Amino acid sequence: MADTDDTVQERRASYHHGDLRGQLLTVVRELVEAHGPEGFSVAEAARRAGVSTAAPYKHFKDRTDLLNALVSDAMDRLSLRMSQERDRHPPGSLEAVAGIGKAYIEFAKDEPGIFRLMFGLTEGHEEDSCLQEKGEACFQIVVGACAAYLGPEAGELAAARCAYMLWTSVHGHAFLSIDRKNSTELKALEDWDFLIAVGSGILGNPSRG
Amino acid sequence: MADTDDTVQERRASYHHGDLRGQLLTVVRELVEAHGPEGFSVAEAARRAGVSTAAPYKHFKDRTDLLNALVSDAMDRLSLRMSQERDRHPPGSLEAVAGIGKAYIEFAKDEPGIFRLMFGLTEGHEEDSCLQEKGEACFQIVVGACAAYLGPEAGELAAARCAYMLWTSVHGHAFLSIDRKNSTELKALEDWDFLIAVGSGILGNPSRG
DNA sequence: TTACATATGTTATAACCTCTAACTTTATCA
DNA sequence: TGATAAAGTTAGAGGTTATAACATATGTAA
Repeated sequence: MADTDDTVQERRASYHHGDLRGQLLTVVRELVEAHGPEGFSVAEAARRAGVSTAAPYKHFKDRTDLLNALVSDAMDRLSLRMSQERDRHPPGSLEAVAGIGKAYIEFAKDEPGIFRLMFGLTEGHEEDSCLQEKGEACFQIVVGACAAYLGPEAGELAAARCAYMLWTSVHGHAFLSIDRKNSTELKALEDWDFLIAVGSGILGNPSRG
Repeated sequence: MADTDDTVQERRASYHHGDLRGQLLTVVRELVEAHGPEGFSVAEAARRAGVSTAAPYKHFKDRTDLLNALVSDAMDRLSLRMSQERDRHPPGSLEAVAGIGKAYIEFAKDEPGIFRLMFGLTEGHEEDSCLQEKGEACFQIVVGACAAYLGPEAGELAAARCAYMLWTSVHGHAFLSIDRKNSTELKALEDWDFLIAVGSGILGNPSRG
């Protein structure tokens, strides 16, 4: 009965933790979702993991380093979900493109705290080239789907431009959704309708601009 | 020669400051732009304004209250710029709509720190209904321009839906621009081209979805 | 004009945070 | 087995938010 606590605490008969790094990431993820990207402290994460407040610094250079590790992990999960949702539809279909957006939006809604961390704040992200690369990899998934939809005759640039417009659109929608800044009268516009509307709007006019 | 300091410091012959609230907002604005939304402290702002670290709390309930005041001010400036840019084009034109987006994007680029504060973090924004209202007012500018472009026969809902899609698109573009997460190969896609492409894509197909 | 109330400063301090230093325990492996 | 490195610990410096108690200026009312 001493294990119904908030988080893991008891499992520590030995001096060494076993997987403190992993558990810190888990705990921080919970904290970020519970209290937002700001309402989180390394000290509290350590406490929840059942170690001293200095212990995390054996595994992460500093607070930012810890958050970057969290974001890196999240990027992997996001790109996985994007690919999976794409593959649930016929290759080259509009639905495949929209599916990618659906995965993106669902991720944002499932883990708004992390999502904000990934794209909202950028302190320390800039210099971490690993994160830049992972973000780019996500984007390339969209480019690929656009290219497949438009066909080889459309050209690479057109695919990239369409992908960019779709990305910004979906990114904006995701952000505004979790910020609850989307106007009340727009509740009627469901995610999938949004995605199809934007997708056909943009992909239907690939050569404009 | 004692006045070439970072910020204002000397102008204080009297015990009272004169306009500490105003100067704090100015100083914080500088700090947010210089060090990002996180790299800012009430204490440092006070120091730069030449007062004790407790003084700001006579004017702002807490740190969040100060930031909210900053955001509120920024919302006003943003909506002013949006209206102004709209009015540089014929009423009901596609350019008028795109102009609003241009103002939005330029604001984001001019003041990325504040912009992130307005739309990136939301700690404490939720409960401040004043901010919600100002955000809604900005959105209504877009709705109005869309309605003017589409004409009265399109209906209110269509205008709102188009406005929402444009907003998300532009919002996403602005965010990705300042995050430098927009792929290198997309530098060719200039802001105005982006706006016109998205605008014609969406407004050209208002009834879809 | 004086006197009080209020607004706006001040110093001091509690409680918290990040991060480092120096020490201790455990694991690994030659 | 014994040295070395990895992963914990406590202690503490220095920074932060925010409050309490005190000080000074400002304005209004008698």
